[in-house]
Amino acid sequence: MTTPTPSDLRLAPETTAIAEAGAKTTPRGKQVIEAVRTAIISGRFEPGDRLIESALSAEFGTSRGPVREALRQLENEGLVMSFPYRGAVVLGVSDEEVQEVLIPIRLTLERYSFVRAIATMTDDDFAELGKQIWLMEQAGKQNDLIKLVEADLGFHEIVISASGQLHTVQIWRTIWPRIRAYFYRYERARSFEATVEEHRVLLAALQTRDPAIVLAELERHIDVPAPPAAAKVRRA
Amino acid sequence: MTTPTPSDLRLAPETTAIAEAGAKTTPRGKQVIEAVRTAIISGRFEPGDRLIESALSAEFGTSRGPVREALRQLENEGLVMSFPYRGAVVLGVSDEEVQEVLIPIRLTLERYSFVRAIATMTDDDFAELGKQIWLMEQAGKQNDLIKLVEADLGFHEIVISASGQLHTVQIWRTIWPRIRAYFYRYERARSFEATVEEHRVLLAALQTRDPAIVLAELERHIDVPAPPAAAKVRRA
DNA sequence: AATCTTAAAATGGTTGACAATCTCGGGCGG
DNA sequence: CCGCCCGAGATTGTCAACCATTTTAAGATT
Repeated sequence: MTTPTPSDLRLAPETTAIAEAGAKTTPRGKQVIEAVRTAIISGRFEPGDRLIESALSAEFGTSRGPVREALRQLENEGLVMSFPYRGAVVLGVSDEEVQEVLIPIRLTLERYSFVRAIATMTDDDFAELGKQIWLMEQAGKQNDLIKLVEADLGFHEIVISASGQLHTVQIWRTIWPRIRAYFYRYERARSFEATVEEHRVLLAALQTRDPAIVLAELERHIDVPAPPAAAKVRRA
Repeated sequence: MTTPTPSDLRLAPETTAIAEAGAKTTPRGKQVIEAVRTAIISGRFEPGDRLIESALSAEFGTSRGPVREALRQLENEGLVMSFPYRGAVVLGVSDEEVQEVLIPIRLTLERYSFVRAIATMTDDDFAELGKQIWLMEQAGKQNDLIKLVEADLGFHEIVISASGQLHTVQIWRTIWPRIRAYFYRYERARSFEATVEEHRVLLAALQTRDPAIVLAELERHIDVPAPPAAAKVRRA
């Protein structure tokens, strides 16, 4: 009876707003997750740092409850690891694991959902993609890497969400934070304009609604050349 | 300073014990997760069922805290989906999504970790794999599908854990419950002995420590023919 | 019959208190 | 001097009772 209605498939849009602002209507817990996540990804918390519940709850002005939930969530996003009665520590991601595991998984997810999305995307959805591209352009003008990555991932999340594939979206949500952290590290090396242009092409491909074209552009987009061979592990 | 020591990489073995017994030493929360998870996978809770915190906490004799954590965890395993102030409902997985998304991801994970594991696995690890095979044989004799699947996934988790690749293990842990549910549905159709034999071959391949051989056997093992074409969506 | 109101049901979050467990450093014996 | 044991302190895990917020469904009204 109480089945999730189709409209629920278009999951909550909370993921879009990445800024620290946080709508006052969203549960506090979510805000804590966001805050800690950005703190980790932005490097304020470094791999190896311990995350103490009481310290975090004091910092964010909540009780330990929401903090515990946030830590568990971040554990599922691979940003921290926790041990019973020993607490949580911040994790790093090795370039190798991102390239060999996370990116291939991302490709699997997107291949599947882009094709599915073709059938269901409305002009409104396309407009939403256009908005992300515009945001990328703005980011380019301001040389703001954070905003660029944000809009980049936003673009992809829109399509993945539009596919209406529950588990695909769910898995995407557990891996994008790590990809985001990786982008912050290396997207720097690429030209902003190149990133924007690739998404323009991607959007155009989607509008053709031709699976072959979409897949071709998608693979070209994601299979970017390996980052500057340097940088080794950077494990916690 | 407080870096996770290498020994921690061999993550907690809790995942192995799937029975309802539950060591008295593990935090209650974990037991709740296990209990609800098995309830869902075994079909006691069906897709669309609502999971009420108070009901669950009453059933398991805990407070709402651990139950909330369990629900969040299960949400990250794609078994449940929850909406703010509206609660959690049990999800189903479509065969299509398992075959097109989850299994390919699994393949990515295992390809990567099996190769890495080759270098680090000890004779002791191999023995542990042998144990799982023995358990599969037992399951075969008793015609116990549950035990078979349990040992099957146990086998793979051992190798993935042995690879010491943090994120690979983490992602594996978020997808195996869904794969497990899928196996319950279709492994039925396969011969128990075939499953056991495949793992014997896999173990032998690992013992050669030759990446090419291991990869070949792995792909053969995982890329099983699509299940009986029947059975459509089965979404919640 | 459709809409508005209202009360019940659940979740989200708080507080304060304990129990269980780990960590670390000091003292003890070898 | 070194290693081991032990207890104190720190931190996590859990509980219980409570209130705010929101959804949901049943009535009541028009």
